[in-house]
Amino acid sequence: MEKTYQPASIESHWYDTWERNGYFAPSGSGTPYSIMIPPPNVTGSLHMGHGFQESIMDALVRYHRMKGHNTLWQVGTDHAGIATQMVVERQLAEDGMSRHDLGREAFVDKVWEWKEHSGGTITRQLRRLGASPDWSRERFTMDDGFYHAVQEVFIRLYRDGLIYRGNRLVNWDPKLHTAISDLEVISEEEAGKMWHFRYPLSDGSGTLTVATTRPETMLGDTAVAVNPDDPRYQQLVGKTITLPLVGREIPIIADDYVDPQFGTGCVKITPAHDFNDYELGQRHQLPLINILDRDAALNDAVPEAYRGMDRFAARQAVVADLDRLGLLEKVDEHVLKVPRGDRSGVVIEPWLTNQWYVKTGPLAEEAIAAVEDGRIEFVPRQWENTYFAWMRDIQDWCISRQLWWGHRIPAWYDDQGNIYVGRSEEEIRHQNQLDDRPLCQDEDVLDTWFSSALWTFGTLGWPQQTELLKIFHPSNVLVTGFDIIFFWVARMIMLTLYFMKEVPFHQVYVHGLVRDSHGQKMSKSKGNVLDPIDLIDGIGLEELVSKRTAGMMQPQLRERIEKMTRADFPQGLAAYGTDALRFTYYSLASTGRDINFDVGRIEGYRNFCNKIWNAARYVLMNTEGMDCACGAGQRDYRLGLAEHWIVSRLQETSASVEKAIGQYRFDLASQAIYEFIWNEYCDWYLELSKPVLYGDEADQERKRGTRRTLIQVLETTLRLLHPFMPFITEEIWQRVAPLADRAGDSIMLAEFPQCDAQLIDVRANADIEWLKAVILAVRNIRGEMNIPPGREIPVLLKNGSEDDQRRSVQNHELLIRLAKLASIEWLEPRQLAPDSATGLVGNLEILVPIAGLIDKTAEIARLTREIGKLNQDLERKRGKLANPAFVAKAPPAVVDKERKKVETQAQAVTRLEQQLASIQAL
RNA sequence: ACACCCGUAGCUCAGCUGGUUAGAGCGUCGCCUUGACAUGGCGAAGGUCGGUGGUUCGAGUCCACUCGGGUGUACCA
Repeated sequence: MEKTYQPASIESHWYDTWERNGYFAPSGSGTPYSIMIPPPNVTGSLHMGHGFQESIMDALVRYHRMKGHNTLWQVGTDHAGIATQMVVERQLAEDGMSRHDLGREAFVDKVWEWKEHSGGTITRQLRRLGASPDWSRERFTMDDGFYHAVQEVFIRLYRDGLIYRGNRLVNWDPKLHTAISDLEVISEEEAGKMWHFRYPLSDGSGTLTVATTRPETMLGDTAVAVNPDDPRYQQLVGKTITLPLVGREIPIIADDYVDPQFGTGCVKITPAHDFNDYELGQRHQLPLINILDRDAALNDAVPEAYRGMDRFAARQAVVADLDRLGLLEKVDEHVLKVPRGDRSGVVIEPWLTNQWYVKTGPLAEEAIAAVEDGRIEFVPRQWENTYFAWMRDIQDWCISRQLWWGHRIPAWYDDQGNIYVGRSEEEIRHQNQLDDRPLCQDEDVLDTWFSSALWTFGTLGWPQQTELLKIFHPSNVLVTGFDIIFFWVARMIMLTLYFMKEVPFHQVYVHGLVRDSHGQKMSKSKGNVLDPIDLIDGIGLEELVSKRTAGMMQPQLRERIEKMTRADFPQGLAAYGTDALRFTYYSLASTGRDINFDVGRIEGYRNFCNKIWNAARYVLMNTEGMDCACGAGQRDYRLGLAEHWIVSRLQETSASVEKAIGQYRFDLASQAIYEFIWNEYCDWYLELSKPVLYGDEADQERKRGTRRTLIQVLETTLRLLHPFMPFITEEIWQRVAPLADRAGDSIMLAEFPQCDAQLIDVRANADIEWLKAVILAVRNIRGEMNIPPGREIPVLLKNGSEDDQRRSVQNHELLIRLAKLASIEWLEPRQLAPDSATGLVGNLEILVPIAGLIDKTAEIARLTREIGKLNQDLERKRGKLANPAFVAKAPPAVVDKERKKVETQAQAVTRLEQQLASIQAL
């Protein structure tokens, strides 16, 4: 084996082996366990969030596979309507073409072509992460099977009255020329203005002042509204004003919607271009005047002067013209929420169109019940509140999109405006006994989330009642981020309940969002993104800088990003390897909502890999080609205390890991393994094995017992670690398993370690804790007194209990070797000790005679500090015990424990004070 | 405005149903190339757990209020 761990040289090799051998597919036996991957966007590439999420799923899947479950991890990608269409349109634009030049069919062919060539980036990257989904069953939300499922769902919902077509205001994206759902609109505060206009009353008796943030919409005003109880305006209700610039006479109406306190208490009403005004307009039967075209330029419904103007140009013009007429009262600075499309970034317009909607009310009811009664459980629980809040106030879902890439809506129209929904034109003609009147299919496609909502059952072959569907649906858990609870989770629950009559998954594990080490969201514009692949393979500073600043238009932004990157990563990124990256993810997967990714952590876990690697080297050096007494029926070996202890701790560790995984606490699971491997197996057990293996004291039986334990504990630990670090565990396991007499082609297929409670040895644990404490006490003195680690020193023991005596005898050799002692000698209780530095383990005094070794001042300082600490704590405890209420009300066991502690600590203080006095007397 | 989350060592975070002297990693300071590992070993320093009040024998942990940071939802033209 290499002296240091080299991730790059093992990872691809093992991945290929696993995939080639079909290890990722369900075994076909055992309790079913399934996870459906949240399908990543086909245009996407792996970001830190994906890395985190996929690592979690992979750990779960590998764990269950090793537990012998019939495990399916369903993989696939999402066709991502708008995103994909934009990518291909951008490519066309480079050749000076638009999709319209190509036409619908040719364009869609082009998208498919693009998907075949470039759509595989993210799945390749998933492999780099060591993800083990069943690639043979990979799906795409636009593949044939999915096409049928989506069609079927649409048709059935339509027939059941849960899908309808309606002419309403939608969120219109004037750049992408499509409607989008309210979830795809991001409203953020922006600086704007509030214009105050005077509207003249038609009877010439004066003016009303209205305020608006969007002056251009006044061209579409059809009323002015006031509050019915507002005394200022009561007498005006029923009168009309003459709309300036337009000349239209519009009514003054009264409606509770108007807040008399806000602004002037008069509101201009533009029902065709504002959601609130629309509703008010419905109540008062106001006409809708649509003044915008699909580009959000003004149409022919406005006076000629404004026709064809862009909405923002029109805004300027309207303001200027009103000003000229003396109707502009004032302009205030005003901060307002501006709605923008999450894809295009342009301001969204409420616009009147025909769209398809899902009637969500009845579906939501069921979906709420499923979570209320526990058929679906959110982890952590509090996300259920978010889910309920949205579900209980759900709006109908606009599912049509004016795109070319996506599932075309299976609806046809005849020339009389009749709508027919069905699988094909042929079917529709047949079913409706239509003559050969012309039919044309709806031009629109469905919201991508509509097809994603069918993911858990669509991927398993629905609408066919497949065997897989029976076995693997519902899936066990959905692993996802809270940002798509509404977009996806909720909709998936609604549609799956409706069509499958069962939940899509039993649990939803909601993980946090990966941010940078300062808690900032990673984004390209901030230039703080980390590419998981770069953390695996490493990247030079220059390349990192150019990657982060690529395509940056603003030079000042570019400069800032470059500066920040050079400061944060002066050496670029080292090649940490997949296992280290994954382990970092797990260590950060606590219950919080934000996961701040600090490169310092991954470096620590790369070192951890190296530690494992070198521990394995040590074990192999001492076991390969030797008798490890591992064969079946082998009895020719003997175990010592250290062996019982490490095996015992391994059982306890397995139990905590298992418990943590069950609670999705990957941070706790990873920490338990980390501590076991580093702080117990490496720091102590390997050291404890050396005196046995290298010394002359132990006989061959003991040596065999030690080798057996070294190799078996390592082998078991590798299996425990495998779901988290698939590569390094496989690489080492291949060499270790045969020595431990464990057969199998891959650690992936080996059994996950189970805690054997019978092997938990409380006495061995206590004995080793004692041994560690004594060694630590000596090391502490050595460290503080600057005694060179190599120098062997004599130790005197005094005032020990029977246990102390037994332990010191039984572990004599280990104490000598690990604490580097020259000798151990017991003093009689009354025997006068030579001047020494002192350590305490319980009541046992550990004395290192000074004899030229000890720095008097240092020892005084050390003792004083120690006494101070003990006294402070003693005081607290005595105070507690002096409180009659504590003694009376606290459980007796607690009181008793406290008493005992006070007793031993008081003695300890006395001892140390005596020591201090004698040192000071020197 | 409402809801939720977070606030623990210089930094990034644990601390499960309240009960040892509040832990880890990174960083810092000593010492050490001891035959698995300097991507290492040994030792040490570092925290009035955001604040106030309450419940309790006992609060980092439960409750109320408050300050600071964040997210989501609803928004008034």
